[in-house]
Amino acid sequence: MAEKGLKATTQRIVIYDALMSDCSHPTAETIHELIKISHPTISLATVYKTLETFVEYQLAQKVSTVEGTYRYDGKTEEHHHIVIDETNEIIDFDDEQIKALMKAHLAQKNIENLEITDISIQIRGRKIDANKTITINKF
Amino acid sequence: MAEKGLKATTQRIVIYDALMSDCSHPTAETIHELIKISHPTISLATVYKTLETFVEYQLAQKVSTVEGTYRYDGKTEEHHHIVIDETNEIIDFDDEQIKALMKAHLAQKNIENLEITDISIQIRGRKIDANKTITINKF
DNA sequence: CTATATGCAAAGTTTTTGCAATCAG
DNA sequence: CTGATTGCAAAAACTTTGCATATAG
Repeated sequence: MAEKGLKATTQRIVIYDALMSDCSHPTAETIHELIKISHPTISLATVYKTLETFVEYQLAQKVSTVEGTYRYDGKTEEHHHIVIDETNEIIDFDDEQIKALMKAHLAQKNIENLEITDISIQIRGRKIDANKTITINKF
Repeated sequence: MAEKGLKATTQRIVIYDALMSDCSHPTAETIHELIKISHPTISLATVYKTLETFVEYQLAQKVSTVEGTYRYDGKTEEHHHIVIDETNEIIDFDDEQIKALMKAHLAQKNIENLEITDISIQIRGRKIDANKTITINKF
């Protein structure tokens, strides 16, 4: 579990589980709400601290959106995000090819003095049918 | 100037000019600092309100980064951002081809129920030589 | 045991709001 | 004139911190 040199405290396990099972890229506040039912004594400060610890130890990622709050993502594998315009809902978008495609494209651009560490794609869009979910079909 | 149905107040003009002449994607606070010298009476609240108005009227864009604050961008044309790891400095990256490239790629993915409204690429990286600037050479 | 992590409450930041006064059209 | 905009100060929202207590290894 959290054996990356991190003490496996109840709080960390609970927060980790909550983060992993919530695909909606929750905020610290949201996670606190989620776990409050089963663990009412875990403080919001601990949630903040713990999430930052996870980011530091690469157990989670911080996602930035054009809202005012930090969001966290339990997926550490390479993936991108689709953000829905009206709701700011975030949907994961796995695509291993994008990065290579972009790197190849950028290589042609000769950008001087920059070593690229990460490329991320944010797709914004709206649901055509607001009631249906968005499905990404691999093939 | 701000003839999009917006009253051209001194405050708006000053804030607009500050935003356009600052390529560093300033925060509201930064803009307030910038204009304080010449217009000490413009309040921070007005800067916040005005920038939001600009976004609403598409005279500016909000940029999201993994910092805690909003940043604004005076460029409304299509462009992408390079964020420098250590400093969170933001550099504009014009590239008209990326969007088409991505759209073509995404079209193959048949994503159901999504109408894409915007695609933006964020490149993270570090400066190879911290003292030199990053240059993007077109050819 | 001991160093690390937690909980609390307090403080720090950043952003928004209500409202009277002001100003552009 | 009149409705939109501003400035102020107060509030809200979000995040961090210090320190005493608790706990995993």
